[in-house]
Amino acid sequence: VSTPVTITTEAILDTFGTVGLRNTRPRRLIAQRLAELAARGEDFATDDLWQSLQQQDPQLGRATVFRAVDVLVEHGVLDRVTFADGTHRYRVCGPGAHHHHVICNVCHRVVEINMCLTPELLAAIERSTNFTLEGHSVELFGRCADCRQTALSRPGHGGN
Amino acid sequence: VSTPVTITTEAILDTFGTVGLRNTRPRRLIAQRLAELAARGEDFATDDLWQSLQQQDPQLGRATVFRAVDVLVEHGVLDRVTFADGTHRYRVCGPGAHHHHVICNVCHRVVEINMCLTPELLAAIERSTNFTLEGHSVELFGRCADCRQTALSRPGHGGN
DNA sequence: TTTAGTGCAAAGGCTTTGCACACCG
DNA sequence: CGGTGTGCAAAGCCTTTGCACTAAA
Repeated sequence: VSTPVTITTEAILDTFGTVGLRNTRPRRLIAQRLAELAARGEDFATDDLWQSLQQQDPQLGRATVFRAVDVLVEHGVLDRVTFADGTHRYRVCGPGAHHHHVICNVCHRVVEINMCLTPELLAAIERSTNFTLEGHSVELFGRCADCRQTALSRPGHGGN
Repeated sequence: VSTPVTITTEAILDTFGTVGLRNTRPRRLIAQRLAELAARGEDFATDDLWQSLQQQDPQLGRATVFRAVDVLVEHGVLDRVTFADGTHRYRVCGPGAHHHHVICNVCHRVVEINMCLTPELLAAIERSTNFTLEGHSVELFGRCADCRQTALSRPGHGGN
């Protein structure tokens, strides 16, 4: 459950092609299903994805799905979203743009945001740590409007 | 390998006490080892911690170590650090203060930084997403001074 | 004495691997 | 055809669970 993303089956297949991977039946099935999940804004665990695809083609191998997901994460089609409890799921991510996630601790809804660390802050961090920064991830945890009522809690890693 | 943190064995044991947990031999062993790791700035995988402690006391159960680590993470003595490849390790974290991590993609060195998202930014995110934020994690990936030379690369989740 | 804590070994979830066969280009 | 891609089933890794026993308070 999260923000919908528009992407076509073909765009995903193209990604495979661009990387030099063949256009095969399993990859077509996967691309198609991912496009659907993207439209509905749903995230998924790789194994779940496999299980659901298997109903469509009982032959489909689990490893094939894991391998495809890896490729797509590697090439920015999918995001790995890590929840406050340390578990992770994947979601089709918005077009190219760099973004981060706001995650509901109760219902696990994921919302993409474009806000980001400022270049100045990053530069300051590079200076003070003597690192060359290559990337970063920011996950914000909280409660979505729908889950605001709910009582239990257990925030993520940070305080603030 | 990371920034050293000063904490005593006793302080860790106190944490157990404060939470209403007993002062037992296994917990003493664990606390002592963690204080050492903290001083040396080393992070660890729970299972590794168990293996090393087991040499000291072959009786020590794996589950005991996992349970202790959970408690300490829960109470802010340990941080779970997630690397760019999705794996995670733990480290003793600095005193109380909210902080984030800069992680070397090559050698996995971890440096704590105090810089953080600004309250204004957080407020803006709450407004735009209609979430109530409860916490967040920020991991910055890059290359430390020592690893700057090295050629290979594969940044984390974000671009920027 | 009472109940939390522990060790053990088994089970669990998720993911990867190895290999013979299938099939894309 | 040639080599990538695949299905399958087994193994791996890390972690949790269940339970009888041990030891704190």
